[in-house]
Amino acid sequence: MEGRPVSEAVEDYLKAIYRLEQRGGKVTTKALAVALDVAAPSATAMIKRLHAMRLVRYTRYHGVALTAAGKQMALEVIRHHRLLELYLVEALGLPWDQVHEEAERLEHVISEELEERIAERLGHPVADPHGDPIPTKEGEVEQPAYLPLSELSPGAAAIIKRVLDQDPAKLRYLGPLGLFPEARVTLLEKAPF
Amino acid sequence: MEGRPVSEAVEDYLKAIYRLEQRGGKVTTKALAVALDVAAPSATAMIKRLHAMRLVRYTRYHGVALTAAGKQMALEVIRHHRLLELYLVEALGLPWDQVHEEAERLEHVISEELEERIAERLGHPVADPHGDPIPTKEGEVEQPAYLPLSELSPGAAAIIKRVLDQDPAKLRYLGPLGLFPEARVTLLEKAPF
DNA sequence: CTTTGGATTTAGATTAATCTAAATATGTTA
DNA sequence: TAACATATTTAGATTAATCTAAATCCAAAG
Repeated sequence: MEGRPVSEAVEDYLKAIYRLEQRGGKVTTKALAVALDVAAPSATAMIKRLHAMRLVRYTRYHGVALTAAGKQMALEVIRHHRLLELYLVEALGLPWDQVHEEAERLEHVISEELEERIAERLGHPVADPHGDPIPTKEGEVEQPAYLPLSELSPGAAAIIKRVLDQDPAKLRYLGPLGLFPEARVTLLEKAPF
Repeated sequence: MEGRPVSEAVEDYLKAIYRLEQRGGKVTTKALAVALDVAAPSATAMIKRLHAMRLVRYTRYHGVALTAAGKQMALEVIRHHRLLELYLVEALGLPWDQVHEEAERLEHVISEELEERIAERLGHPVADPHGDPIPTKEGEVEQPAYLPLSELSPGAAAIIKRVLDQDPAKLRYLGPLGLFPEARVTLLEKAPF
């Protein structure tokens, strides 16, 4: 049951597969390659390595799916990522559009001990600064189904729960407009962006 | 004058060379190999890469020395390391015998922005939890010459300024004895360990 | 001045992760 | 059902970092 150490590249692939699985059907080689910004043959090669490590199920030409072990690892890294994002905002005052990038590197190197201290300091939070749920140490994530803002009818009031985009430029645009988690909004009219 | 990004291995070698330079004469391939726990030919290979990058001066069979650029990079990483050690102790309450290991990984991945926030939170400190001086952003380090405890005469009083060892087991032994930086001690008698 | 033991380098191989170019499979469309 | 466009895989190369075994250098001792 012990997960021996795994490279950062492997962790990044597992994370990407997890995300693609969340967003619907099968995870293709192409989708993975695009998500990670690598050439398709690189993705194929890594998929084979992941398969050899029993972290994904794989049938040639038909995409991949995380095994229980693979999912466990993906969630561990995502937990690191989201705890770090929140910590960097709360404890160190980094701007919310920068924490994703920073957490992207830190997530691979923090010890379980440090992870625990950070979670403690934050009071064992359930969501990061973008509203994304933080998996528990045991690998449980609540996946609440929120309504996209585009589904809201004009005049309706709502509380923003989640901002899916991670692009710093977009976040710097949304923040000052008051569009961040827990903010109360009322839809006046629809605009394209 | 811009230092394009460099691998973690390169940073580790630069750090080790810096340390060996501090402790006296020439830095040999063997000393480097021992310090980094790699085989001698690995050190030779890396030395050549560092030389090609103009980070060290090198003449075959006669050791290496950091160039100004190499020293700059070494100090940057050491600054990260020592700020992180202090931050982990002060802000997150990690035990002082564990912070070295943790900082060893984090030092390579924090941004300049995060480094700055950490330094700010700590009030721009000049020494880490072991009493080692923290280089400034500009690469200046004060290198005060302290007296080793072994030079102290029995009956003399002193303030501990620095604990050179990083081994967790030894630190766990010294801490409870009151042997840490800024502690006031009086030498009663000499014992071997 | 020669020998010799330890340090250093060269030679050659390995592994992870990537790439481009070429071959092959899949599935949709005519 | 045959052809085609696109996805996928194979083939082969590259780079960084490492290793072991073998060759070579150097400096110290006789």
